[in-house]
Amino acid sequence: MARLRVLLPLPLAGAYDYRVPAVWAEAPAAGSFVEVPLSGRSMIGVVWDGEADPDLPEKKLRDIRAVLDVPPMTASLRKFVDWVAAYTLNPPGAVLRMAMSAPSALEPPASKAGWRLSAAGQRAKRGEGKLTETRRRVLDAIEPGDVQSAAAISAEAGVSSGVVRGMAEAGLLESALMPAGEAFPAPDLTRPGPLLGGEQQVAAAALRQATAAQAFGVTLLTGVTGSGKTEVYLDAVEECLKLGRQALVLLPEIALSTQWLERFERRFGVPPALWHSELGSRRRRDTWRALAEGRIQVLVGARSALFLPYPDLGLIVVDEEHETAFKQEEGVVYHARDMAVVRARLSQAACVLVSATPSLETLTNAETGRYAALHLPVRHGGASMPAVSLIDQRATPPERGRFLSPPLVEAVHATLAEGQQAMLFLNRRGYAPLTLCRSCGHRMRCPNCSAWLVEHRVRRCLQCHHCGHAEPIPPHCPECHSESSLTPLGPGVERVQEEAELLFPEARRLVMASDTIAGPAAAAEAARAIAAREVDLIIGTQIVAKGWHFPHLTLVGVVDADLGLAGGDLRAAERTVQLLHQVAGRAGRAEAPGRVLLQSWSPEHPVLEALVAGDLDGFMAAEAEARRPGHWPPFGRLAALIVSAEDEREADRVARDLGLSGPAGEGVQVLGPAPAPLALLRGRHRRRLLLKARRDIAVQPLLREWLGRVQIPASVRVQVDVDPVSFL
DNA sequence: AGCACGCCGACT
DNA sequence: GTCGGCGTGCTC
Repeated sequence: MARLRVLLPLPLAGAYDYRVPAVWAEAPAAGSFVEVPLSGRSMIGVVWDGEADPDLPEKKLRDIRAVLDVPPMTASLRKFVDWVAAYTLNPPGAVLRMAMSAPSALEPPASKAGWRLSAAGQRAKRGEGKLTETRRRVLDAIEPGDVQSAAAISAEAGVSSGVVRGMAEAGLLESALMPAGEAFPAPDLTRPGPLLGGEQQVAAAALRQATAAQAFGVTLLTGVTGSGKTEVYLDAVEECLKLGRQALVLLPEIALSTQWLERFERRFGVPPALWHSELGSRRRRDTWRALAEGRIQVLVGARSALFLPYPDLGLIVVDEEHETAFKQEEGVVYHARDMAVVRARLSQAACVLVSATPSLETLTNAETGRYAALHLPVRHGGASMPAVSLIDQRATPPERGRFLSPPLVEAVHATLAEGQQAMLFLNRRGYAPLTLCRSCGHRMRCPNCSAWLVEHRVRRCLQCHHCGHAEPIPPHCPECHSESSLTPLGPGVERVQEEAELLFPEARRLVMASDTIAGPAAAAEAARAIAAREVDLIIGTQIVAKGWHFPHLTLVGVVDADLGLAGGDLRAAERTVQLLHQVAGRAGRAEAPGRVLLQSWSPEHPVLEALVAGDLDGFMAAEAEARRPGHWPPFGRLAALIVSAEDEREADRVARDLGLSGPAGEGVQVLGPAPAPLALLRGRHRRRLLLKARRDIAVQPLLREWLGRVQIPASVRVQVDVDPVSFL
């Protein structure tokens, strides 16, 4: 009796064994999607690799119910699922769930009613018998075997719907089910690409060659903002499609990428297939299915697109590879940039990591020769990089209760007077990050998290940016009941906008934050309005740093360049350099040169000095030397354990037990437990432990043994984060 | 993830 | 006396 392993999309320890029904001629192949019984219900799983357990008692085994009519999961995707599960210490079924993220796509294609030629209709089409002119036009419009809706037939033949109905009654057309699923138009590979500059040509040729090799390899493509990296890697996409393999481009924030999509469409004549979490269920299903069936050649997506069923993936591009948005922080915790490299290796594909400000991890891999490196040193079309200078707020402080210093105000005035656009950047949403009572010192804080409530004046509420808790702004202090004693402290973009309204009343202002630019439509409209010069002053949070092309923007003012440097985060400096450099890169992307002003209270900070000097390479080299001796990433490995429980004492107890039984030895160290920076999050008390190991030591076996040694009650969750990027 | 079993509060 | 809350455990 044949037994097979079937992996189910559930967080079970491993695959379950099922019996192939005796009447089946052959066992389904590995990768087949199958329907199996599980505790009284039906589930869809995938026939997995490996041998079934011969010792499992026969009476536990149940029969596979059916094999689904879907292309089987490829061996490379199965290996990828297993690899990610092992690396992140998650059950393989939890990872498989990400690869089956369009449940309805696995069901038989939903169909709707349409019409096709009957046998009589086919005879008539060949010219047998007499026909009216309109009926002939209908027969000319459909080929034998085609199934089309009545509306489509009448539109194509240019006849009324009555004609179609009449032909059906006459037996020339018969009803049939129409295959569902929209067509995904194929990119036009004959279009000439844009003219590339000398260095672009060299880089494009190298990427084409790497893609054409049809073998695994990683290339880092760097270049200043505006140097035309996108055009270069789109050449590699074209090469990949010409080979008949699929290409995947990962973007950190697909909802804000309308300008990128327009570029793609200019290049290939059609929009790419899209994949992201906000995709509707219909579109999701059609995309998954079309991809599995090889009807999609190029797809642009967020990190979850790594788990889609590409029949033969030949190229993965990770654009803005330094972005922390590639790190999935919930459920299966993984870094899409790193997993893209793995997926490429398992698919014999080329991988291209792209950034103007690459992460230290990637830079180090390029330096040691693990990755090839290509660099575009100049801005495309002769534009120059903006000049960056500092405003020492100790010397020229803003007025009391204000946040824009006189030199910055002056610069904005001058820019607006010249009819150019300016931008004020502050990486903080809302009006004020803290609300304080002037009489008793009470601070408004979130009831579920250890965080201050942020005032959102537009929405007239106090809001927690970690759990979504919101409450109206109280009329008096909840502690001492003083009337109107609550004072907003510190600036958010809304407050900068208020100040700008006073200072530059004539300027047309646009606030760009994740709550004002919510989706692709809003992003597209903002980009349009800015390009059409309907906006003079942009006030934005970090979303303005993301790949926009604002040709008329010549001044960027960073309201608080020190923000993000405080706190003990390993990557605080690296991230600040990247963010501010990206924001600076929005300025001066066309003829007019740009300039950037950084307001700071500590202008001697190395991060700010590096930005002024334009010496990111030097800064990153220094950062590397700071991390190397302590074996901090990328010169060592980290894994974080986040212990959380509703009951604080339970969280403490488990964290302490973990701390006492942690792995020890040469090159291995356990730090903690310590309260997590957000010690209370969504009503759960959190403690952190950090495992640090030398680079040549794999952390997974250590973690598995460690977690196996400690009794963890069900009320306590231990989240494992291998290669953490955030320390919250 | 579901769905069962199982042990303590407000209803007919 | 039951209906039902969701804690814990199992599913090949």
